[in-house]
Amino acid sequence: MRHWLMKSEPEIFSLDDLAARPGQIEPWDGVRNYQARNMLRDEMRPGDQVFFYHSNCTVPGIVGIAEIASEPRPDPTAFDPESRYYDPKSDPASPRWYLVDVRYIRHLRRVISLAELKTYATGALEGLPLLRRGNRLSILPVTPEQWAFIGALE
DNA sequence: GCCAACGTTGGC
DNA sequence: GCCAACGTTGGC
Repeated sequence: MRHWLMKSEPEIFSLDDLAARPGQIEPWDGVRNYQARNMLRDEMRPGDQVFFYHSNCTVPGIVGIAEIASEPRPDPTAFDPESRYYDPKSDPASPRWYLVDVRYIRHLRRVISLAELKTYATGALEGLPLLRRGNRLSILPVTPEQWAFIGALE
């Protein structure tokens, strides 16, 4: 089982939104970055644990736990001209973009902010991709050690 | 709103 | 294949 961090802008789709979905599951569509796509398609498996991260908001940080709830599959929004994620260059016979279902597990008792995580940037969380300069990937790997450390901060 | 970082596009 | 222009992300 692997561990991940997935970003979402709470104004667009928050952890509360996920918790309110039928079955508390949401297809994680719209990933349009090849690095993120590769991790999603090639490495994500059902049962993988996810830190749910709120970005582009007042207090960016980890707000909860989710899990991967499906095998990767082609992202149908890439084929939908009405979708904001439509990609005319994605061929249904050879899909370019993938998604997984994400299932809500729980909120953290408190937000573990980016600012707090940064205080460990040269210590226990050295190398955490979230803390790398200029990182903009919406899906990031977390090692078991990093997962345990961050979990213990709660 | 600003701006750094970085991915993508497209002319050549 | 190079690289300038442009678009997006996301912290601040």
